[in-house]
Amino acid sequence: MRVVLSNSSKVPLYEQIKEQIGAAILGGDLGEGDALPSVRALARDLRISVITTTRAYTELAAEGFIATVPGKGAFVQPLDRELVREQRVRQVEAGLQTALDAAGPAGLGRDDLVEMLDTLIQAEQHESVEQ
Amino acid sequence: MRVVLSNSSKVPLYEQIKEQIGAAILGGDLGEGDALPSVRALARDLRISVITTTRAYTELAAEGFIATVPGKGAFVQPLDRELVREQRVRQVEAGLQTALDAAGPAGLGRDDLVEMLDTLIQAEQHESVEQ
DNA sequence: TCATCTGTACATGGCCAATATATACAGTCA
DNA sequence: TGACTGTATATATTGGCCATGTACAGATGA
Repeated sequence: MRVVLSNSSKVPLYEQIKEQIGAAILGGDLGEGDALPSVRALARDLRISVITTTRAYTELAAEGFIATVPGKGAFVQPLDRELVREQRVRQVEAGLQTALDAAGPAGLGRDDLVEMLDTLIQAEQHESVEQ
Repeated sequence: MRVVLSNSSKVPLYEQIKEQIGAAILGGDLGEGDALPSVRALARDLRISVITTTRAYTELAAEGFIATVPGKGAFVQPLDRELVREQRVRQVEAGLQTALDAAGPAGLGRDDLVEMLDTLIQAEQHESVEQ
């Protein structure tokens, strides 16, 4: 488990940590019960404050990815894929609802929305190819 | 054309002005060619700075609702319903993009999104029946 | 022409949420 | 007991957004 931070990035440090550890868990590099580096060790390694690593761990714990145990450490939780999916699904729903709210006044119907969605998907794929 | 501001509202002053004038135009209370109060007159009336009224007018102009003419005043533009639609479409796109961004990590594909969309549409219709 | 109206450009100050921090406290375990 | 663990506290810094005053330039009618 190796975390790399970019200071030039506009993404907050604690967010970068969350993303990388979260990805490692989702990707299977970290499995249930695995111990994460302690907040202090990670802070020392990355040359940042303990509070920042703590924040990352706290939020990961709140999202169910890890469990923190005072005096012992932080450990990967059994990956509840259903829970993870639920959280993402809410974000998706929120976005779709926003689109839907704006669609009415714009005179756009269900089929128009689907069409736009397909267009956006294609644009996204095209973009990833460009890079 | 009467603008009323609420200081207790968390909505910015310039935004409140935009909303009310925009609504008046869309609602037909203001028609093509009608003169709006000058930025100074409106500022005096509302006891706020010229800069704030200017900001409201500038953004309304950028969105095609009005035209500002140095030395003359601000005037309602012919309501280009196509343009209005364009703007709504952008909001729709933004919502869809948000949903799309969240969909990837959630393991949701194109078909899943369409399905969710249909569900939301049904929920919406059901809601309107209830009311 | 000149007084007075019009919109516009500029730099600045206040506010607030988000980010990152140091340090002291409390639990675990060899 | 010593050396590790996570946690709670108050605080500093930053950056974006809102609102502002003032000086400038164009238009218009007496």
